[in-house]
Amino acid sequence: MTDAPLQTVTNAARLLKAFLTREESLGVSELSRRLGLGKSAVHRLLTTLAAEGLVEQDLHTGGYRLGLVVFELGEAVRVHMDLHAAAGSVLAHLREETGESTQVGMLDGHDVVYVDRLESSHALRLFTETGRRVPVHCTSSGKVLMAFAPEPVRERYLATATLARHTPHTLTDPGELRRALATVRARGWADAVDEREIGVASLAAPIRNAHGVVVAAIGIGAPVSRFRAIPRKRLARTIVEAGEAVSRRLGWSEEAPVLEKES
Amino acid sequence: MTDAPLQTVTNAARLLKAFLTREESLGVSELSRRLGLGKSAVHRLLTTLAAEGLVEQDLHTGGYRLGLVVFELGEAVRVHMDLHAAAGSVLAHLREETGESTQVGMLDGHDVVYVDRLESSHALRLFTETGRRVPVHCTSSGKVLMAFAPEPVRERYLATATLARHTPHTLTDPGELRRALATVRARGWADAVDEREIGVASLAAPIRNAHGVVVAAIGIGAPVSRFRAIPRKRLARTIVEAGEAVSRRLGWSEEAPVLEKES
DNA sequence: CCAGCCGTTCCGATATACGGAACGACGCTT
DNA sequence: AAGCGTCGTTCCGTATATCGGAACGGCTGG
Repeated sequence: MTDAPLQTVTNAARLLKAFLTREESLGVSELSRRLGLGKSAVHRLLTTLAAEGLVEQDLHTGGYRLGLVVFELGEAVRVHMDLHAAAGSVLAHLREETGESTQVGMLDGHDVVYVDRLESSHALRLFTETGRRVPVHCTSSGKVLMAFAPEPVRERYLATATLARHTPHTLTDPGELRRALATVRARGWADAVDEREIGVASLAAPIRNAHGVVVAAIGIGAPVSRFRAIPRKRLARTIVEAGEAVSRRLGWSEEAPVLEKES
Repeated sequence: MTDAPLQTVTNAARLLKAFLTREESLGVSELSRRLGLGKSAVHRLLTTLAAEGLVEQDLHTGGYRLGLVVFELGEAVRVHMDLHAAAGSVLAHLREETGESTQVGMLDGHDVVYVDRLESSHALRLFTETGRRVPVHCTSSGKVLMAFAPEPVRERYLATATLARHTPHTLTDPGELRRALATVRARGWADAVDEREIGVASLAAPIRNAHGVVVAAIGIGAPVSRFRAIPRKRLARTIVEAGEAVSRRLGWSEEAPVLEKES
């Protein structure tokens, strides 16, 4: 890590990430501008990646897009998320019980990545998408994941993250967020109302692996209007139980928790 | 393309592909051996990719595994497969009608990649997985995709592919396969019985995009025992119709086919 | 307690990847 | 119709980034 990273590989990685904007296809010149690299460099990167199947060229427009190998790799990751198997039926049950969109998210840096979801059957519903990335500090899943993260990770996050204000209700002060996370840790669940987007509410609880470590969060998202109609305590209980159900499937037994030293 | 590919990026790509074996995590030394690179080079590749989130280190074992960013990228690819949206309900309908496992596959080089699937409800069923790769020459989906591929692609495939024998029924002679593909092209569907694995049968039909180009194949897979019980012609008709249904959703209108010149 | 493996770090020689400029093709405007 | 802008692609020389080999400390199992 003290080593200087490989420049070319870093460029290739950033190039791939440029496609996370979900644009259909990107051209050489466009990428050259976004990455601040010469056109020839980008072109060489693209042809190299194309030879490996990571990108492919649109024969009509000349632009490039992500290749099937990337899709394959993504599926390979999904397989190792035992979550995908463990959470499936629990998500369905939770959606049935609450009628709202349900998601499972994992922590990655300063963001939450949704790795599984089921949408509400209501016409007015939260639109989520697997593979989507949302901030930690203004989502219930994010708060859960950060609340139960190892202390050094949490402190490092609080020290370095930019707590962007999305609404007047967003927590933007590190100290305030630290206290909120302590509350989450104590009561075992988190909520977020109007914090990321006005009119959107969510509630989440932790999922633990066989070692008792919190590896993901399960939660629901709903319009604030419907959210208010449900007794908060009761809803929280439902979701915490859903999280425990998934945890049990991952091999965690509540009775004999494995003590983790936070070094 | 006449350019020499970027060595480091090629190495990085091959490194990522090493994880396609679906092993939980791989170590530096192991990868060094498989890729034929120095340990230090592999280590630098890994730390670089880790900094970008494409891989992550297992803190317990020290090994590395694919990171969440790869999952994100994979999901970004899925979005642009309009197939995923177009084929969903058709797949469900097809499974309901036939009771068997159904899949949608796309061509990538000498392989077929399954991008969508629904499993049979029978206890004895074909196990498929999205992101899986199977050979072209011994699968019904593969034959469909290659039969309708542009002629130069097909001829290049027949000239360069190694038609590995999986069973006594596998077509391993290029000339024989060429004739089989001509038949597929003429009648509009393909089957494969005992060709990849004894006891497994499949039948597939093409899916066309708005330009009339065959971009994917839809099909079913079943144990030969059940397969025999269904009248072949009738089953083929069902699947061809399913393919046409997906094609229509992709914007293809049968009445006004766009003529493609095969340069 | 030692032997062998692991992941990590350092270093010097050389191959390599970068930016800049030029090319042919395409599409839009004038 | 002609011209201008942009596209993706190719070529080239130089600066430097990348590779393999060797050495290190930690861990595990014999």
